[in-house]
Amino acid sequence: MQRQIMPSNLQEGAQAAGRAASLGLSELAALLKIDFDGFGIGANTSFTLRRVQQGMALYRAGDQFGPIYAIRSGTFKSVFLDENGSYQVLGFPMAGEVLGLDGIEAQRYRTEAVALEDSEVAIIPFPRLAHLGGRAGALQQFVYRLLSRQLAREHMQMWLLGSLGAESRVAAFLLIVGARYARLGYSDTRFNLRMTRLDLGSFLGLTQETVSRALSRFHDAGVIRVHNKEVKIVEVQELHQIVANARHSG
Amino acid sequence: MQRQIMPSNLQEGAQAAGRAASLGLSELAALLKIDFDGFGIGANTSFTLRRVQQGMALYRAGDQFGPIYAIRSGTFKSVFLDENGSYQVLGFPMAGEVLGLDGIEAQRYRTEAVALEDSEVAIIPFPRLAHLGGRAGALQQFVYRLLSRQLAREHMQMWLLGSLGAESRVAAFLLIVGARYARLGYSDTRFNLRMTRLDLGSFLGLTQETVSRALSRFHDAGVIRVHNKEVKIVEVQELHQIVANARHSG
DNA sequence: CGCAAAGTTGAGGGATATCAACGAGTGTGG
DNA sequence: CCACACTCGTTGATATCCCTCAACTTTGCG
Repeated sequence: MQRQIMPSNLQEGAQAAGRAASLGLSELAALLKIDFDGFGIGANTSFTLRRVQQGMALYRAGDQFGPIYAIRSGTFKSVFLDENGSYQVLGFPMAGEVLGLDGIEAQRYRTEAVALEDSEVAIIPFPRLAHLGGRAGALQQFVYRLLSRQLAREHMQMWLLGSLGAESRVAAFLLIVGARYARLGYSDTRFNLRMTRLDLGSFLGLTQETVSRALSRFHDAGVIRVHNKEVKIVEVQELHQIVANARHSG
Repeated sequence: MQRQIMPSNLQEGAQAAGRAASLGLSELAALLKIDFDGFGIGANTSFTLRRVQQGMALYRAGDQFGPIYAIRSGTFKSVFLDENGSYQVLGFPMAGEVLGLDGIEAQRYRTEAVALEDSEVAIIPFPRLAHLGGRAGALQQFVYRLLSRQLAREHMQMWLLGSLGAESRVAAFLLIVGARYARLGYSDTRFNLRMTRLDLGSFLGLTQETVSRALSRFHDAGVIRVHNKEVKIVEVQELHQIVANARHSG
């Protein structure tokens, strides 16, 4: 039985009276180790600091997207939570790194960030920042989404590599490819794997032999039909079942 | 037996004289499935198309960063190449996805994109686009770098999960954590692992027992000293050696 | 046709998950 | 201060998964 982490009440952060709990733009740039050629607009911008106690979540999966956070001190863990309750740690961000970027695209955080020790973050009001460009802003937003979307994709991929067994990986891959073809208006059950088994193995963290065997077994079990790169999914439900039979930490 | 779609020999593409080989902004937005609230500036912007033959690389690891590419049709593989010659497929981008985003931060592409079939991409002149914001542009650049940097980090992580054995993963993790502490001005050989073995296992795609055993073995071999979360690296070189003894596709 | 690359299949063993028991550390309440 | 419960970490025995090596077949291409 998993216990929920207590919601941080955050009163104490506010009570650090005299000390300005904020950070200038140039300090932020230094923290993130990004040099700032043309300062221009935001040189006098400052960012509010927020304390996060050990074990507290900065944001949770599914929360409405708001700011992004630059870690000033401390350590976090970034966790991807599937709706089925699967759990995958994506990283352990530390001072100088940024949290919350994966939320841009869907306007919801897709992961959860939990402090592993008492920590401090600078709040970067991303939505406001992204609109600064005025008319060009829409274009900028465009690119932000592309980047954020890419991040989300790679999180899925890490989950696949981190918590599934060989057959589950292959099954998940087939379903994912089908979904991608569907988005493009093609069949999601009959398509062509354009890559070699070797490349597929590299992608899935398996050898080509293991990939081949998994496909053969699915074929023999009647779940799919496969001939070379041509694949037809016969029992979608069965594939989902195979994915659900994950190895560990499902 | 299903026949591959014939490779268009592309003569006809080039010779389609009157047809402009370019794409408008709204078409691009539709392709990428991003809606575009405020059009403003770029409504009349258009993007040049480029054909890529099967087996050809759109860009290579180490190339000077230039444009990013939106895939109009076809399939690619995105490959991470380590200087040691290690090879890790990061994904198989298809129509509607974007290539080259990981090059923003370092101003060099860190991966290689190879066409798996004859394909067509729209060239998005990212550097020009990023500067559009004028004075706000510097701030935008800032955020682009954050996102791109995050992508690069996750690529490393996928390489780690995809091509290393259990002990190599743990060894690589220790070296990475050391390097991160070093960037912050702390010792890179003596530090505190703030996460539990379970979280570390989830991150590395291993069970907590396997993580524990790997650490114990390093300890017994005199490579590190470990007591609970406290770690001291004794033989850095030895750890590098263990990482080099990867499992497959090293 | 002949060669090279890709894919399949089998045998065998090593690496890692699983199951189980125990020890150590930590916080809580009596 | 101690008993207790709980989480975390370690270690061992065993089972299983998947990698390795090898032979062979199929496909693609000049």
